[in-house]
Amino acid sequence: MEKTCYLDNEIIALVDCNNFYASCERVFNPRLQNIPVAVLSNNDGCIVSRSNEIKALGVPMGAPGFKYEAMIRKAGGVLLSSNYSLYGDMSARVMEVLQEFSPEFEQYSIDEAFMRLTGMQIRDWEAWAKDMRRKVLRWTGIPVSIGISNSKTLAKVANHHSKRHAGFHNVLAILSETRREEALKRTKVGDIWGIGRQYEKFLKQHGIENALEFSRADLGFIRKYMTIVGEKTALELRGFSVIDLEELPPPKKSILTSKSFGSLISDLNQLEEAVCEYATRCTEKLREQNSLAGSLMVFLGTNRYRKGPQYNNSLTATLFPPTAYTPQIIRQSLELLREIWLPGFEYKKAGVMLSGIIAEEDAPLSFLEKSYLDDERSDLMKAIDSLNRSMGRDTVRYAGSGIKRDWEMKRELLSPRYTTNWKDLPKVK
DNA sequence: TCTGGGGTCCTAGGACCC
DNA sequence: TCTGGGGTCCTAGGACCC
Repeated sequence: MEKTCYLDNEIIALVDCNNFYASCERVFNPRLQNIPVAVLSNNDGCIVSRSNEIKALGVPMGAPGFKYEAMIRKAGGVLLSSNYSLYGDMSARVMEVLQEFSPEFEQYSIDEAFMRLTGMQIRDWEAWAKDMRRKVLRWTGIPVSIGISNSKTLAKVANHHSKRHAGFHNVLAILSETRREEALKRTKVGDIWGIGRQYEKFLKQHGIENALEFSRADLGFIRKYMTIVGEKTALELRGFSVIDLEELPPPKKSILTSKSFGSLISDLNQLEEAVCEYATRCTEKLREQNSLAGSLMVFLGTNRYRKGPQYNNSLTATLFPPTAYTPQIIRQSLELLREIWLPGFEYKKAGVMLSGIIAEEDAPLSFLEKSYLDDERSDLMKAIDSLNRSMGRDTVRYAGSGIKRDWEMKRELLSPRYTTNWKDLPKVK
């Protein structure tokens, strides 16, 4: 008889979609079943999602696509450009199904969710999770893995092991002391959620190789070298739930839009188009969360992977009073760009970041300058947002973002937008 | 030729004030 | 002119996540 884990009474699940982007592509194109499928990042750059067949070929996560393209095609596999509108839509469907199983729910990323199960009257958690897995698969076509334990970090550990041993069938509960120790012993310290490359190296130098050793290490030592964040991780591995579920996503404190260009750009006019576009997107995201920005940063850089002269620079401006008015943010972004732009360099990337973000209702009262919220500017923005929402993005757009758009990213291997564009709906014959 | 984008949190150190 | 402690606010940088 196994002793129950008595340290804490929380029960938390982590559900994670297997090879999410590759799985989404397969839902709509059955020919992709059982062959190697890799999905590329923006500009068809890195491999960001790999089917199991791709993993079996030894292709690492984040590898540049061009290095493995020939090998993947030779093995009968395919590479695809990323299709974020499709993945966003599939994600929403998966999350909807999951929420029927527990109202205490946190969507953690596009393909992961934590669920608080504490207090539910379930005798066999693994049977319960297998049922949930079957339903998600049947209703969305997406396979998931489920880890259940007493803290978020332990649920991550359970999830990690659930997909690494065929016998678990993508479901594992760690709810007893013996299982916890066994699982932690088999978890490399670098595979713990919250421990990245730097801390992995540091811990190994101190003789800590696996998660069990880390969980038993002196908390004062951990705190001294890994801050309170590391200490929380250790406590979570001991079975205490100290990282809460965040059911309502907090408003973002900074909003960034940046992209590499499809080709190298030297011309200031083209850079202005791109920056205008990024400023527009940033400000849209800002209004979506009903916030105003108090500062603005623009940055610009050359291709760090190429030989030759490199130049990177950024510049910040204050927005006072804080605003969410796109024309103003575009104008100031362009001013910053013109200040940092130097002729003679071939640029690969630019970006716009909004920070100093506050909620609309916290806007400072200003007697000198009329607030954006109090005049027709905010009405104009609302009207444009509403048109773009109902008629499609870019129904109304700003002339500054250009018509030719040579800077746009490359997506040469794009699948059709099955769920988001009427023209691309699959036809039933 | 071709190497992603978008976030969070914590800490140290400087500026400034009393 | 010199000395010191303590508090707050801001920013840059480093770590992490997917």
